[in-house]
Amino acid sequence: MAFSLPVSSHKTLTQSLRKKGLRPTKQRACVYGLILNRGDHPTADDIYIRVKKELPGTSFATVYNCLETLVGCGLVRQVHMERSPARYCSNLSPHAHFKCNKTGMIYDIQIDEDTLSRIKDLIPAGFTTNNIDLSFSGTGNKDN
Amino acid sequence: MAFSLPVSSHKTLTQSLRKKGLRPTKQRACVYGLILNRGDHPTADDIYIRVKKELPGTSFATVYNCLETLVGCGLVRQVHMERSPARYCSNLSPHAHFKCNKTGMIYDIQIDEDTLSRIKDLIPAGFTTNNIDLSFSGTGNKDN
DNA sequence: CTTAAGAATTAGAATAATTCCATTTAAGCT
DNA sequence: AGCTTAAATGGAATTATTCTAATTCTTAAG
Repeated sequence: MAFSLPVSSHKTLTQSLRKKGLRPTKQRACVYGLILNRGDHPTADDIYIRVKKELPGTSFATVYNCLETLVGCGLVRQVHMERSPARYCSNLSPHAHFKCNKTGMIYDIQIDEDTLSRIKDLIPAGFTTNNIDLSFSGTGNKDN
Repeated sequence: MAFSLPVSSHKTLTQSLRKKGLRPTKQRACVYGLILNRGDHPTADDIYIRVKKELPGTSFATVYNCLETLVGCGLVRQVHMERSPARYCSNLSPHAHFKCNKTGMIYDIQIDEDTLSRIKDLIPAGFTTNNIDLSFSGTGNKDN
């Protein structure tokens, strides 16, 4: 029942959920697997379409619930590009996003330790952050 | 007819608009003035309420139109914090935003030249950006 | 100063993404 | 297996924003 989700990832999922007293359900596993497998940045809508193929009875609300849960467990990150629908990504290392305005594609951009700590240094004393959001938009070179 | 908008700012507005073949209207001046005057980060909703006091007949659509125009002219910046309503700010220098999750307040954080160029260096060769968005969320020290 | 032409504003309907709600189903003990 | 509670479901509701068609300005020309 792990769908496209490898056993090791399923274990990670279960443990993370249990830590918060939450239950591993097939919908959660499925949603997680569908984000983990692809390197793209699907929207809730994209995920809904994909989930339906594996678990036809799944509702939209469930997809949103699962995503919220996964984000809450830190297994998945929510990516915001201006006011467009939220996207989800399983890359948990510190990274920024670049959105190409021509193709709509979103690329991950790794942030090296050094730059990351500089960015963190911007935060004034006494402020504590649990969330850094860095994104760019413009055009890539692959799409002329 | 400049409302709370100083003459010099009104001139700036008019010139910026003319450059794009757009007309300076009282609604545009009013919206601009209401963002320029305060150091806060009002939403379209906030601005609508304020505009109504000076120009009671103004519609919501107009507020959105004016904001879009001002952003297009580069006189005002749109700030996105996760999925909450867009906010507007007249600080045009490179800066990040910090949102306090307790109070909902948004603070400007200046980005020094050095850090800014490091951030720009993250962008892979061949990609060109016209937009950098950096935001933090967490808690400030003034609200315990 | 008057007028024509196009731009901007208006009110309200429409849309899109997301959240809420009441009911049903399923997980995880005992 | 049965109980308890969390999670899933379908559909309605909400929220921010955009669209539309009609009206009213702004500006440039006469």
